[in-house]
Amino acid sequence: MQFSKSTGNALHALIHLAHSDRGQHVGIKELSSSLGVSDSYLSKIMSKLRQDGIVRASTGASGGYELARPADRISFLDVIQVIEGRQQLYECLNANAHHHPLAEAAEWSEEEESGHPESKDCLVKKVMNGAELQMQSYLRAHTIQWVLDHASPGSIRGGNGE
Amino acid sequence: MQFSKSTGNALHALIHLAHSDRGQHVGIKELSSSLGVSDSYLSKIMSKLRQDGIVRASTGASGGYELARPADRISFLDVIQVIEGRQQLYECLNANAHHHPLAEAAEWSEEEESGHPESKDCLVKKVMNGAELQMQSYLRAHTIQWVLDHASPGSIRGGNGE
DNA sequence: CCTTTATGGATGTATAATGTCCATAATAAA
DNA sequence: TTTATTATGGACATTATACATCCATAAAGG
Ligand code: SF4
Ligand code: SF4
Repeated sequence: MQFSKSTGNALHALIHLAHSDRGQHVGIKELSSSLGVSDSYLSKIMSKLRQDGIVRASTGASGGYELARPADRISFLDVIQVIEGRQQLYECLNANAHHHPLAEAAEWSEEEESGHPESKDCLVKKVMNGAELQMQSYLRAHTIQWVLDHASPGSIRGGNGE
Repeated sequence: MQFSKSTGNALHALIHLAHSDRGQHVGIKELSSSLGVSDSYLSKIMSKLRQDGIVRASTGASGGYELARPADRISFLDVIQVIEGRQQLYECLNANAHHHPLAEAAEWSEEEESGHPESKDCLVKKVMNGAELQMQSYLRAHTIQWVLDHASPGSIRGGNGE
């Protein structure tokens, strides 16, 4: 289980965009050469980011990409979910639903009896999903802007001084 | 990015083992039929768990598997790391190391100058690894025994009453 | 000795990740 | 309007993992 390389590239591309963010459009070639990947590959990633409203794209001469909203409202979680998808990290197959009786929580059959007990009370799921939520809350709290804010001042070349 | 099914099966198998844990050995056939998977498949998983010291195995008649240590000292994290491996969730390729200058932390070149700045100060890594640590600390805090403790009492059939 | 049981190598299949190519459409600039 | 520029999305090829099975072997108990 690992994050895909595409996720890393998406993050790096967005940091680059946020960097030169004064309403300017950045072309795919500048982005891809900056990241050291091919433009055909990166364009797929950018296209996904556009479909999910993270960036805007414009065609034609002097076109390119820009952030669709301020960098402090683009969290790492947003980006990761676009690339990795939104399924849960842990999903049990129904084929697996020969589950241990032990896996059901203590308070049971008193409150609900119409649904699958699996989906709400399973303790295995509770732990695995709880772990995922921990990670997500951390990722939600860190934005693209956070990276810019904590970066070495010497590295910030553009600023706003033309 | 998802946990593999093998991870889920490993967890379920261990819960089953912990369930009938009075020093008895549980055969692969009982385990696999309980989980609804083939024995040849599950045996690979059990073998990994044995190599990492999570379970013990004994061959021969009336052989099988047992937990190698009490269930309260087998955390979800232990199990996951055996099956998924111990690499970090996020790793940047060196090919990618055309990294943004922005990605390096503010306090820099004052304390260290001998290593790759990437490996210690990169802010992208800091966020991604921080997120992983959040998840891991949660998984480390939840053990197989925790599941047994919080399960419905009615579901616990064996107990110790023969 | 013979049955039971786990082990690990070899192998095959399915699915997902990665990466490229090209035809097309949209747009700005000349 | 024409042309150069740029993103788009489908099709495709290529790995890399995950999933799954089979079989020969070894170890242990009866
Ligand atoms: S015990 Fe929980 S995780 Fe396992 S199959 Fe049942 S519902 Fe899914
Ligand atoms: S900026 Fe950080 S994550 Fe990106 S390539 Fe450099 S070290 Fe790796």
